[in-house]
Amino acid sequence: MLRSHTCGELRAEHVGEEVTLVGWIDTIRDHGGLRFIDLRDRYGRTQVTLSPETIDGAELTSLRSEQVLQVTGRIQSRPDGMKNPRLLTGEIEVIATVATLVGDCPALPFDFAGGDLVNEELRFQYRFLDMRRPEVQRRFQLRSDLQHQLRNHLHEKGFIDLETPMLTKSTPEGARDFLVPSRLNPGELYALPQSPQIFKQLFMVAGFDRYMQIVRCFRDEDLRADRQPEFTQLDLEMACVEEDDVIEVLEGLMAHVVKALTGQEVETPFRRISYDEALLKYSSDAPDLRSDLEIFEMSDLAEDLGFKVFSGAVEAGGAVRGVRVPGAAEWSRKQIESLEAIVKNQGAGGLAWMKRTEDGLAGPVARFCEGDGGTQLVERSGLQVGDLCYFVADRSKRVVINSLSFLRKELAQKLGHIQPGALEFCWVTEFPLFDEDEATGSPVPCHHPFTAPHPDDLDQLESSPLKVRARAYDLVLNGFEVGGGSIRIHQRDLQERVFEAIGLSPEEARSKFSFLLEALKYGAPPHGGIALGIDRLVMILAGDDSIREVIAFPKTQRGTCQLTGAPTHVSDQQLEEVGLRVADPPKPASSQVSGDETGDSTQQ
RNA sequence: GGGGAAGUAGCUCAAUUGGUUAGAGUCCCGGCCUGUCGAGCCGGUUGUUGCGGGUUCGAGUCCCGUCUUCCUCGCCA
Repeated sequence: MLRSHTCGELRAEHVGEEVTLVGWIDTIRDHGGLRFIDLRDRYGRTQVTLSPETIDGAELTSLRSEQVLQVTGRIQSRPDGMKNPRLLTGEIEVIATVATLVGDCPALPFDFAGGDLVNEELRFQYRFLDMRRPEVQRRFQLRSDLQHQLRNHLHEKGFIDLETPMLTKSTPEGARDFLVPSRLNPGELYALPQSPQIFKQLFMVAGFDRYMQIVRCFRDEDLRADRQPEFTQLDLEMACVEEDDVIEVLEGLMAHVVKALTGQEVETPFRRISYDEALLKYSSDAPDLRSDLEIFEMSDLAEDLGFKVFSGAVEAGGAVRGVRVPGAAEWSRKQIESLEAIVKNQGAGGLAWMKRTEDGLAGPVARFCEGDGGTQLVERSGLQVGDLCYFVADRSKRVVINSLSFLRKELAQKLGHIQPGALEFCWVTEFPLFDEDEATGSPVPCHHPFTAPHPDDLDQLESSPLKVRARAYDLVLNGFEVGGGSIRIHQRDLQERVFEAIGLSPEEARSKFSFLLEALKYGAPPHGGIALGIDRLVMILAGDDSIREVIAFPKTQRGTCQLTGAPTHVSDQQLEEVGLRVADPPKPASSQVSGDETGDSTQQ
């Protein structure tokens, strides 16, 4: 070993020992003759003292941050008053007798001490440097600990860890697939899995009645702060279960990992909220229960109020909804109206409001509240003296919901409802089995086509499919969907009915999912499961706003990797080997010319 | 595909209604300094203001285009 100890383990009890450390130079405090170096590694920081009395510093003239230094010396108790209580190793220092620069480093491309404030583009370009920072190391330690705890707990509960293919079959439903050409089968392509969904169902048929896997999934869709094209799921599936069984396992799992990682007790069972209630009260299918702000419906009052903006929206098939903000009547007009930008950003025309003071109602909406509608509005909103109400009206219900969702988030923040470290879990249940495809009007699976319909709604599967509820459940934490699952269909005939409802002919269904349909014939037990988004979970537990922070080498919003430059063009030979031709070959650099078929004059 | 924000020194930022030589902190380089821990003090270097065009006597600032990054709608079974 090139070191005897790490930079985080030396204490007063080691005084007198000779040790050798290897670490990065964190900071240097140069007093001319005497130099102090904080040597840093994954485990901590230790002060190394270079004194002319103990070491010949002639060869150590150009010490700089982030060089790798190997130091041998004796541990000494720091003189009184020189101890650093903020450092675990602050009682001692290493009096260096030998110091070797084992890894040089040029001036850094970004400010190491700048924290996460440094340009993300630059940090991810130099991610290997960025990840050296203690706050980044903590995130990945947390990530590792989480995965360890998840596996351990599930292992104890009898789950078996099984793997599924990465090169698999494209299924046109759901997200866009990432495709991989097959050299041995020219013109044919694999797809990377969007999830191991069907495979884990086959495990159930195979009798592995409790399966789990921490697995990478791929979806070729646009990116967001909480969405990357490749992401990690904790996937699990159980046979012979109903909703409550899966939910109970997950609640135990969450309580266990949160306790193990943060020491916090999580109260179980989690609240269950129906999809409809979530969308109305919290304006989101992933309610953030850290705030108790609630949205209320008032479309029915619009006509009575006589406010054209409201009634017009409702008549056009939209909605008017409001939210009461306790104690906000004292906000300045400017402050109140500053939030309008948030809803406008979601497509709303504006943000109406009304406040109630000792003198009565005031604000733009107040003058429409003199009649019966106004009385009802005040009653329904619960508007008290000192409160404010915001209203959003739009001809599109979706715009209203999206606007209020963002508004609620901002208000919760502004009112101080969002406490650091708070973890509020809930289940969202009773999802519809299908959504309506906006283009065609036909039903598309809300979750995926293997989700079991609610038994009470089975008779409506053909007659009014959009009314059928699913046996699906989402796990929500602090306003993020961190997991989603369902009880699956385990009878072949029901599976075929669902395929038919989404417009898949028996032939199509067979060509796409023959292996599943086949398996369901051969003794499939009832089963269900869930998948958790590991990246999102870690992000929330780490207190971050983006999953990029907890992914070692994330992609930019355009799906590129700042570090490697992926994706790239490949050689014609590589393409030929896999039997592919690029339809629109790369244009020569710095050429504005559109595809010029003569190809001769593209130089100019 | 749509909406929004940002891009000025290696880094983080500033620069009045368009105005003269684009500044500060930090990093870096040099000097001083034996008890610091964000060490201190003194001095110094650093710019195609993302790129291309335009308006103007004059553009970091205004206009058009474009690139990059971020947020977001759609999309994400």
